[in-house]
Amino acid sequence: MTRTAADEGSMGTVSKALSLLNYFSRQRPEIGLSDLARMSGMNKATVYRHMSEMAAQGIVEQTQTGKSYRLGAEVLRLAALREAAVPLLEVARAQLKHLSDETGETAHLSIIQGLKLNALAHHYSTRHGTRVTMEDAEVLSFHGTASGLSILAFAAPAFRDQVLTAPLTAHTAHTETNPDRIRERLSDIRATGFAQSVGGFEADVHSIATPVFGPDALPIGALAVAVPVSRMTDDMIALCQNRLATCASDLTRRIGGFAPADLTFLEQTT
Amino acid sequence: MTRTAADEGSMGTVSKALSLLNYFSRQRPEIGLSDLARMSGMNKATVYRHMSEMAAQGIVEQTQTGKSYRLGAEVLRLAALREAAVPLLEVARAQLKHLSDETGETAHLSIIQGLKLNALAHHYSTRHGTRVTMEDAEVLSFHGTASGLSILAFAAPAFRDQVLTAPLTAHTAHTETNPDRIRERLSDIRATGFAQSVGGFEADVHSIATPVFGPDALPIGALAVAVPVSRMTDDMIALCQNRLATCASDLTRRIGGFAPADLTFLEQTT
DNA sequence: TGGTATTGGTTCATTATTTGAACCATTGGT
DNA sequence: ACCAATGGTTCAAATAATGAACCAATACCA
Repeated sequence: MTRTAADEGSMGTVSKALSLLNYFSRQRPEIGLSDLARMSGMNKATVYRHMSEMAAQGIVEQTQTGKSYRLGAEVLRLAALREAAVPLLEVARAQLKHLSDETGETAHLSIIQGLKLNALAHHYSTRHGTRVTMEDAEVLSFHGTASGLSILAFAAPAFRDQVLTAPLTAHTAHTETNPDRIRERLSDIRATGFAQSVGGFEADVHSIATPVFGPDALPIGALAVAVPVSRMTDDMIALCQNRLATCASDLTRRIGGFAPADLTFLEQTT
Repeated sequence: MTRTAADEGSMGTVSKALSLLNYFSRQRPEIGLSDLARMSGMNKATVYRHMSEMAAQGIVEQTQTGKSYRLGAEVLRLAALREAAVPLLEVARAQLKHLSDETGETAHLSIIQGLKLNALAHHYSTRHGTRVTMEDAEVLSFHGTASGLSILAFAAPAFRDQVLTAPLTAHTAHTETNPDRIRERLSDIRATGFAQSVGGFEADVHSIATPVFGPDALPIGALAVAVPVSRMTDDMIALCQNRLATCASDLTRRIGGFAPADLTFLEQTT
C-alpha cells in the first residue's frame, strides 16, 4: 500500500487541493497534470479539478504551452499583503545585510512552516571571492542545519519529538542522524543560544545560527551565518555569535516576539 | 436578495475557500470569523472550516489573541517559488530603479490579476523633496489609472468589454467614468503606446504608463511613472515616454513576452 | 453589578458535492 | 504507422460540505 507524502486521509477538500502546492519546488517549478496526480496519489480527475479551481483564483497558472502548471501571480499579491501585515522579510533583509556586511560572509533567514524549514531570504558579502551560496524557498532539514538545530533546541518538546522521531536523512557524510546524540547537542545549544553545523547539510560549510522568536517565546525561524570551513576561525565564531545575538534579538523584538526567559545572551548585548 | 462580491454560485469548494482570501487587503489585514462570514455571505460554520483548513496549510494564520485571521507565512514561500519560476519582480525592480533614477520620479509596476489590477512594486527617486507615494498590493482601477488604461487599450476585446461594462467608480472629480469616452481614449493610446492620467485616481498626480506584455502578446501589467502635476512639463512627458518604452520592452522581453505586432515604438528604441 | 449582545467554535441530519474508472482527442516518440 | 504517453471529460456512486441551532466565553453598557 503506497502512502503519499501528504497523508491524504481525513483532510478536507480544501486542504487536499492546497497540499498540491507542496509539490512545487525550486527543483520542480512546473508540474504536469499526470505527474502531479502520480506524486500526490490522487485521481487525475481530482487533481485536474483542484488545479482548475486554483487556476481560476490565480493561485496557479498554466504554462503557455497549455500543459504544465506552475504557481500563479496571485501568490505575489498575497505575499505583499502578508508583508504589509507582518513585515518579517522587510525587517529581516535589513538585518541580513548588517550581518553579512559585518561578518563578510553569507547570512540567511529561515522560518518554520509546518514541519518544514524554509530558507526565505539571504544576503551575500562581497568581501571574499568565495562564499556560501543560497537559494531562497529551499527546504532545509532541522537536524542537519545549524538553523534547524537552534530552532529545535528552543522549540516546544512536542514539536521537537515530532521532528526527531521521523526518519532523519543524511545529507552529507557528516550529517548526524542519531536522535539521541542530536538531543545531547540541543542541550548545549540551549545553554549558549547558538547552534553550529560543520558540513552537516552541505560539505565545506560551517554555519552558526540562533533562533528568532515569535510572540509566544517559541522559535519561528533562525538567523544564520554560513562560512566556508576553510575560512572559519575561533575569532570568526566569536564575531558571528556576537552579531547574530544582536541581529536576532532585534529581529525578534521588531516582529513583536519575545525571547524565552532562560535565554540570557539577548539582554547582555551592547 | 443580497448577492456578495464573490459570486458564490457554481464555484467549487476550493474556489469558495480561496475567495475568502480576497477580503484581506492593505486596509483590512486581519479579519475575524463573524466579519468574514458577513462579508462573504457564507455560513459562519463554512467560513470556519475553510479558514481552519487554510490555516492548517499555512496559507492563513490566527492572531496571537486567537481571534482574527490573517495571511500566513506559507504565502511567502509560495511567492519566493513563483519568483524563482517567473522572476517578474526581480527583473521589474531593476527596471523600476532605472525608471525612477532617470526620471527623478516615482515608478511603479502593476499587473493584472483576474479582473483586478494590483500594484506590485514601486521605486522612489530622491531627486525631489516631494514625490508621489505608492503602496504595494494596492488595488487599482482600470479606467481611472494610466496603467489600467494602457492595459485596456491592448487587452483582448472581451476583457475590455468586461471591465468597461461593469460600474465605473469615480475616484476623484477628474475620473472619467463614461465607457464610450474611455473607448475613444483607448484608440489614441493604441496609436502612441502610452496612456496618461491626470488626477484620475489621485488628485495632483500625472501618470504615464505603457503595457508589459506576456507570451501571447496580451498585456500582463503596466509600467508607469507618477509625477506631481506641478512638476509635469512637455519635456518630462517626452522623457517618461522614452524611458518607459525601453524599460517596458526590456521587461517584456526578459519575462518571455512579446509585444503585439502593431505596436511599433518598441523596436525603434535606441 | 447584572444583563445583553457578540464573539469564536461545535454539532448533526440533510443535501449537494466530490470522487474515480473509464473514456476521448492530441501529442510525441520510434 | 504504431504505441504510449499526455491533458481533459463524463456520469453514477459515495463521500464530503453545508447551515440552523447551540455552546461557552468575552466585550459591552447601564
